[in-house]
Amino acid sequence: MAEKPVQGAQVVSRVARLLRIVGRAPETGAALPDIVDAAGLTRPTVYRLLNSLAAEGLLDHNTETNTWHLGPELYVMGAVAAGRYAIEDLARPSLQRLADETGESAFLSIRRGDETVCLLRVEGSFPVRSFVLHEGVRFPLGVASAGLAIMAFLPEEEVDRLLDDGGARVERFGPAHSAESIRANLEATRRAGYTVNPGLILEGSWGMGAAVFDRNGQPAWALSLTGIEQRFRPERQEMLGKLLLEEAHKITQQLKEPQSR
Amino acid sequence: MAEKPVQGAQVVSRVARLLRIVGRAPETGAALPDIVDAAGLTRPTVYRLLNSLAAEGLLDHNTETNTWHLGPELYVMGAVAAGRYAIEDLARPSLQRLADETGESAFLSIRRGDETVCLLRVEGSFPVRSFVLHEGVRFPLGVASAGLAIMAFLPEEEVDRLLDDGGARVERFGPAHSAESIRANLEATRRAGYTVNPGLILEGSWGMGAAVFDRNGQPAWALSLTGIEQRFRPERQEMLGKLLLEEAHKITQQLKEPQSR
DNA sequence: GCTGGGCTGTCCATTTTGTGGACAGCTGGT
DNA sequence: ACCAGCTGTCCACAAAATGGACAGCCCAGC
Repeated sequence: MAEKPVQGAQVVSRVARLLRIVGRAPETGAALPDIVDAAGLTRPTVYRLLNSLAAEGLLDHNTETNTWHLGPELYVMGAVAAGRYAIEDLARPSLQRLADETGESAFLSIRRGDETVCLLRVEGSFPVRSFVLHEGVRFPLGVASAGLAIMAFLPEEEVDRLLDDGGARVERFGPAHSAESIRANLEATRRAGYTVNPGLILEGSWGMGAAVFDRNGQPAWALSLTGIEQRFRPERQEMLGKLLLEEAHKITQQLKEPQSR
Repeated sequence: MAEKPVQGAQVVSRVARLLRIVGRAPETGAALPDIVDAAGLTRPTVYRLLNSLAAEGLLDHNTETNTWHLGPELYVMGAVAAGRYAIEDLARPSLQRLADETGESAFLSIRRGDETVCLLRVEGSFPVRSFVLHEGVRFPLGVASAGLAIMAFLPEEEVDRLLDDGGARVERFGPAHSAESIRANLEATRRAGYTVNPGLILEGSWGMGAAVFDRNGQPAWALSLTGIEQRFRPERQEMLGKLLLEEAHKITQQLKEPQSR
C-alpha cells in the first residue's frame, strides 16, 4: 500500500489514505491533528483535502467537536458496492451465536490487501471487554488473530513477502511480532485450524480467530473472539476454537451456494 | 453539487464524481467511454484517475470486459460508515413484505443532497419488470416517486430552490417534469400521504412512493414500488398506497427507538 | 483481405493546480 | 498574563495533474 502506483495519482492516494485514517475511528471520529500525524502530510494540505471530501459528502465534519467521520456518500456507495461483496448478512448470525455462547465479543474482519479491516462487531455479555478491536480498525496481516488466521492459509511465498517488511511491524507492535514468532503461530494455526493470540498486541488481551474462505478457496475473511486472558485458558480454548471453526465453516459453505451476479 | 466548493479541491471533486458515475452501474459496471462522457473530462484524465482509484482499492477494474466497478475499499468503508447510517436492516423486511404482498418490485432510496440514491431492491414476482430503478441509480429530487415523496415533505423554500434548476430537469426528463407539474404532484402527495408517478420517466412504467422520516422529522428516505401501468389502476393504488404508508411508518417509528451512538 | 471506427494504453510539454511555510486569532490551562 | 495547541486562511512557488497527440489493437462491414 506504500509504493507509488500510477503517475498523476498523488492526490488520489492521499485522499484514500485520509479516508482510511478517518475510517479507523468510527465511534469517536478523528481529530485534525491526529489525522495530520497519521497521514504524514502538512496540516494545511490535510485541512484542505478533508474539507473538499466533506463538501462531496465523502466525509462528515462535526463542527461541535471538530471531528471527522466517514460521510453519507461513502455509506451510500458502500451499500451499492455491497451487492458484490455481501458477506455481512451471512456473518451476523454467526457472530451473534459466538457472542451468545461464549460471552466474549465476536468480530468479522475482511482482508484488504496486506491488512485486515474489522467490519462487524457483536459485544459479548462478559463485563470486561477489550477495545483494541472495533469496526474500522486495521491491522497488517500477521498481527491480531484475524490476520493470523488468514495468513496461515496463504501460500508460502506470500507469507514470506508479508513477513519481510523491513522491521516496521516489529517496531510498531513489539518483538512478539518477529517473523519467527509469527511463523510459529501460523504453524500452530494450521494444526489446530484456529489461531490463538495470547495477548500479543496488548498484554492480557487475548484473542482467537478462524478463517473464512471465498469461492476460490482463498482466506478472505476471519471470525474472531477477544477477551481477557483468564477467559482463554487452555481448557476453554478448545471449546472456543471448535465454535469458531463451526461458524467459519458455515459461512464458507453458504458463500459457495448462491450463484448471484 | 455543481458549484466549486473549496479551493484546491479540483481533483477531489473529480474523484467523487467518478465514483458516483461508476456507482450508478453496479450490475454491469461502467465502461471508460461512458464514464468520460458522463464526467465531462478528457479521456486521459479519467483514465489516470480511474487507475489511481483502482490502485487504492476504491474501484475495481475488470480487465476482461474493461469495466469499472466500485471497489472493495469502498465496500469496507461503507460497512464502517453504516454504523452511523444504519437503515437497511430496518428496511429490508419492509421491502420484502411489500414485494411479497404486491408482486411489484420494492425499493429503498435515500436522500443525498439534491438527489435520491437507490440503496436496496427486492424484486417482485410479477413477470414484467421495469429496470429504470436499481441500486446505485440517482435521480434529482422531484423526479421518480421516491424523490417526489421526499420532496413533498420539505419546506416550501427548499422546494422552490430545487425546482428552479434552470431547465436542466425538464431537458433531461421531459416536459412532464416542469415545476408546475411537480408542484401539482407534491400537492396530491401531501393529501394522500403517498406519491403516484404515472409513467413520468418512461411511459407505461409507473411507480408509487412514501417517505420515511429521520429522528428530526426530516424526510430522508423513501420506500417505493414500480411496475407497469396496468398494475397501478386507481382501485389498486389505494391498497398499494396503504401498504407503503404502513411500512414507511413502521420504519420511521423504529428509527426513533434505539438511542445508539 | 482491406478499411475505418472506436477502443485502450501511453507520452510529455504545458500550465494549472495543489502545496505548505507562515501568520492571525481563538481557547483553555496554569 | 502567558503559553501551548488548536482552527482557519493566505499566497509565492514548484510540483503535479492535465490533455492533445499518437501508437497499436480489435472487430464490423464491405
